[in-house]
Amino acid sequence: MIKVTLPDGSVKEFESGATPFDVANSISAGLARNVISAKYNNTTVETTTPLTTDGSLVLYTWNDDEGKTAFWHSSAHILAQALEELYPGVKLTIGPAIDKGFYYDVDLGERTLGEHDFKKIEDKMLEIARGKHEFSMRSVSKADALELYKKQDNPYKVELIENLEDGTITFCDHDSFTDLCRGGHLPNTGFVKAVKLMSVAGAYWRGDEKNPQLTRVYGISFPKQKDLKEYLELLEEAKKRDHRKLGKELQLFTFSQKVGQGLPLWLPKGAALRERLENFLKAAQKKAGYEMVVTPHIGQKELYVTSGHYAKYGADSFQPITTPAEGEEFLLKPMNCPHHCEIYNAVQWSYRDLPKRFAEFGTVYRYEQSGELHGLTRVRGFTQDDAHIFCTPDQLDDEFMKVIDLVLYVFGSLGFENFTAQVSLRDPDNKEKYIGSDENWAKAENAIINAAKAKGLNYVIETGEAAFYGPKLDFMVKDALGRSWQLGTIQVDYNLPERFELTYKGSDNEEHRPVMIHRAPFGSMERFVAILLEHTGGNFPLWLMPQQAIVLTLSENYEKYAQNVLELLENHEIRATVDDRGETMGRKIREAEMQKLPFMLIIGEKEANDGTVSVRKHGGEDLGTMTVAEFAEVVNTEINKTLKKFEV
RNA sequence: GCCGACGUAGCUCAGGGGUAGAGCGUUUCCUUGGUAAGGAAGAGGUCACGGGUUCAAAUCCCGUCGUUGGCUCCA
Repeated sequence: MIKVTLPDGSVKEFESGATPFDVANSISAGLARNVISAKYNNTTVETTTPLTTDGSLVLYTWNDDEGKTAFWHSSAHILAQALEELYPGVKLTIGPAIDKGFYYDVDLGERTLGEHDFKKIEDKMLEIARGKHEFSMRSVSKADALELYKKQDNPYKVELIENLEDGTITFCDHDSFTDLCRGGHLPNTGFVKAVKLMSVAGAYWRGDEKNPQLTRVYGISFPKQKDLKEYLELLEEAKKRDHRKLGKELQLFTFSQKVGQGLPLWLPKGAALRERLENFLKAAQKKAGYEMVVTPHIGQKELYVTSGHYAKYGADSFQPITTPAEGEEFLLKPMNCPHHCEIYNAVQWSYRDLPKRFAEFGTVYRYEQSGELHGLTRVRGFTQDDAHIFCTPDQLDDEFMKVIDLVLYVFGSLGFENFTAQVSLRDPDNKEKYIGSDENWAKAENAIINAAKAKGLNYVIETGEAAFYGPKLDFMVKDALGRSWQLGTIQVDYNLPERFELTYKGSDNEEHRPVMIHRAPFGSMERFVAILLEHTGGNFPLWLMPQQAIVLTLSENYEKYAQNVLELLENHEIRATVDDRGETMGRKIREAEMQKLPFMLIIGEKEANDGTVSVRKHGGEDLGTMTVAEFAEVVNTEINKTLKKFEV
């Protein structure tokens, strides 16, 4: 008999050799039907793996991430089988589960694969799934494993196996298909009821561009047809909210081939939106003791040699601009911090002056590879809501927490309610990748963790994700569709103060090194606007809307009254325009709806006589008739719901 | 940068070796209106760009540029 401990702490006894499935069955028939995978003593096992020792068991269903992983990993096997059957001679490589689905990388030889082939492959997969073939693991010797794949002339699997230790190698079989596999599968293929191939892309073997290029087929699968339908609907919704589409429709920004790829052009409405965001942050920063600075768009190459950026990124950046006569070299600035360091250096500081907080909406230029450009989220020229805080080591904890406050204020005002923090530390086994002393790293890492704790942030620690010059705290927000985005970032830096020989005079009358904090709550204006667009679907918070209301006249008889109303609105600082074209009310409303204008103020004979407006909200809600002053109250109430004052 | 897909009117897209298409928008005229498209007429295209094949290319082929899904990278 063995003792199996379940997650709730209860212990059950089973015959040795009982499987996780048996355990599930002893709990309930429903669980037995739905159990997908399991972990025994923290090791992934199949639901059919006999348990022979005491241990603790966790059972997973589709509702667990681990269950989904097993589900999708198993689906990758089915995909591989389908590809093998449809395209004899394909060489299989790897096929893992990913965040949303799975992929399989195959070497198709001379063949190509396109979306028109998907239907055929999906049908084949479903046919295999319907066969309810059991997945079963078996151990093989290294020699046998190698022989199999050598016979198939598959250098990829051979390479994988050569890196494995004899005795640990397992194959997974289902139906007529066999694959090298570590394990973690569904009980049988029949669990997969819906399959959709999403895309096909090139991918290098082991992610190295020197290696042969493979064909990667992406897919997703579900236990119910309905789940697939919902997933596709979510994708549709995401498409509707795509910032590139909305940016065009709402006339916020554009790109021009002539200007150059990755270089966004802000149209008047987009520029107004962006300016409003900037002013919002400027006001909060002013309260928090920041001072604005301004620096040029280029800097001498020497500046970046000093900062260390040239050595690290110079070759992969826009190349230097040279002067015609002297041959001096200048770089488009990829960062604002070197400039800000020199601003710090312009004056001699006492510890009494610190912290200094220099802020700038600084436009920077980075050479992003052409394939990496994407709408406003990946561009070659963008504006960071940058600031650098220079403080004494003693002030670091406190300053860091103040920055967190500011970031949380920004998120709150813009409707990002779901977010987590990621603390990125250096990889202690790989210290040569980073610059700076152990002591400084320890101090900086502790400061970040302490601040995250003190502020009650929901955070995860990622080792090895730090910047080369210091650890950081990144904020990941979840948008309305549940997608995660990295937004604001706060980074501690002991390196640049060293390189730029920044100093302040301490109370001991000695020169000391300040610590630097880099921070950008938005990240960049471009990326932030893109994310905000997708989060809100273009229905920005009222305070941010480029235009908050439109006055719609029922006929030209009310043009004059419309102008009066507009003037009153302006007195109440409500951003509005008048639509007094000779169009029908139906059309005017439709167009205003499509422009996502929050309020429509309709005026006709009745309103003109009473000195009122009839208020329709975006989406159709009728708020009835009221005076402009009453309407201004409605607007202010709504704004105050989201836009609070920043309290220091 | 690499692999795949795409590039036709301002926008969304259909078509496809033999005179360039639709809807929306735009312009003009009519309509003076009550909560998501009033009616009519007109204008608008070197079918991304450059080569090639062909009697004939927007269509087929090659290249370039751009967009896009991935890969790689991301101070």
